[in-house]
Amino acid sequence: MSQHRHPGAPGRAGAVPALPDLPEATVARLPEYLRALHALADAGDETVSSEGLANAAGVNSAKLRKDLSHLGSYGTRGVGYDVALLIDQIESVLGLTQCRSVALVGVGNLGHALAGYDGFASRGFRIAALFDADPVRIGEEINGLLVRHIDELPRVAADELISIGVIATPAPAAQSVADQLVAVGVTSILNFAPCVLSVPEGVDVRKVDLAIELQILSFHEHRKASLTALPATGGSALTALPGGLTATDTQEAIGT
Amino acid sequence: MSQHRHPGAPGRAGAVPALPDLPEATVARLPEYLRALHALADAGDETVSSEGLANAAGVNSAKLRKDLSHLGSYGTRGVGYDVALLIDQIESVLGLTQCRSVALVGVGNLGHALAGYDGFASRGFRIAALFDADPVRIGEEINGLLVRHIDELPRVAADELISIGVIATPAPAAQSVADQLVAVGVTSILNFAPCVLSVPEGVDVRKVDLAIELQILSFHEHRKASLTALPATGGSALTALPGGLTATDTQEAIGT
DNA sequence: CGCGATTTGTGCACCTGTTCACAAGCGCCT
DNA sequence: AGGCGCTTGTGAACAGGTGCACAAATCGCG
Repeated sequence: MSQHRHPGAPGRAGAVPALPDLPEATVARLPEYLRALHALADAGDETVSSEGLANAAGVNSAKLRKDLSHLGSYGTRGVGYDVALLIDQIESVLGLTQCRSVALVGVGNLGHALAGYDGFASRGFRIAALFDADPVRIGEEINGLLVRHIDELPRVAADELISIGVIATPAPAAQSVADQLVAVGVTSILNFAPCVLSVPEGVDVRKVDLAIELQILSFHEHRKASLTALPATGGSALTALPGGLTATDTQEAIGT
Repeated sequence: MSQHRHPGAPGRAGAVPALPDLPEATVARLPEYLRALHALADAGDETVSSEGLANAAGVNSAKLRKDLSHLGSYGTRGVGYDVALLIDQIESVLGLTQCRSVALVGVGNLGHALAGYDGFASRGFRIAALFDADPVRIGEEINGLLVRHIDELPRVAADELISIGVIATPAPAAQSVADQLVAVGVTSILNFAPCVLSVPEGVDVRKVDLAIELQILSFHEHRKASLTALPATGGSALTALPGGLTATDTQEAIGT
């Protein structure tokens, strides 16, 4: 295509690289590249080839190059990508240059673990506040953070800008919590409750459902089991036996 | 198409419905349908239209119909789908008719929460064993389950068939754990560690990375902020005012 | 018994994303 | 300086998934 950087693009200041609306699939992979790049930087590498980075991130090298090309990235032919520069680029595109505040609602089993998860802080996210509806949990302190009642959400949100809301409540409470988050201006929600949230346009919801992941794996187990069962019993027409075990193609299914 | 149920399909016992290798995207949605169906069943509904089920599952009705048609499902034109029958069909396809055993490795922050998560049991998964490498944690009992040392994995695996391995260790330990799981015959892994696992062909890996989800949301926040900033002020970049809320089109991005 | 309302199943066109293959660009070595 | 090997960036074919729109099928009712 040809939408690179319109030389006279409609007046944007030089700093911000003009968000050329990346493909969603690319956006989903950028964090993985970022993680791999940090690992390379820690190892002392200054440049990396698309092949090398692709391996570290678990993707195809052509895909990686296309992804990076989408954000107008600057690699050097014959050499590769500058690790530090690429880290800056990706962090800038992902909006990680500022530390984003997260409000976590629901301090039950899972929420408790999330509150204590250090992977958030290390990636530039700060848990700004914890909420719950259960009076028993109010006042509890987790990882140096006080658990507040959900009704205090508006007051806390007024104090500091909340970038992202995380819902870790039981399913029946999730929709109500989502509504309250939206009401105080949150436009990005990460939902761990096993239910569908309905939110107004302009609000992004990502869902993580642990049981669903297991069920998808269960399907593949089931399929593999019946595939290996058939050739044994001397099956006929269908399923031309692919030789041995290395049969099918579904190797590493990272993803979704 | 026409791959419905080959009447004289190769000698499989009548029970198993012959796995017509569904599209991966369909498989990923089936658990969501299943959850919605259970909710409907609990509410006493006996039939449901594609429109109704699609709403409950948060998808397009045409997509839902196509998904269900892939598994040769029996709806009734003019009426809808039989809820109970559909539940059976989907559970059968997903291989949920048998209770699957899960081995959970890594009883840290997150692993502890997973061990106590009741959403697994309620969907037909049984946590069969807990493992860790930290001597301090060995012997601890969580939710009625003993934490064993990872070296005991082979012995436990010999005792009972493990369908799925869940890795909730720190990243540096994950690859080694994956290798050990594969060594005892596990062919499906759910990985919570923020790293890429390399596994032999035939082993399925699904990855859940909480920080990545936040980073994807961060991107959308960033994009929304710069979009609302541009029309409003001609001026400098960051710190958007909320201004118009109903902005863009990326509504519900249930993802991946 | 036949008709109309309703809902499924699906052919088809579109679109997003993936992969291949190769030209263009860069640095290094001679 | 010039050529050579390496790596990026990308055009183009391909694959997979989505959504529309409609024919086919079924039920209920007059």
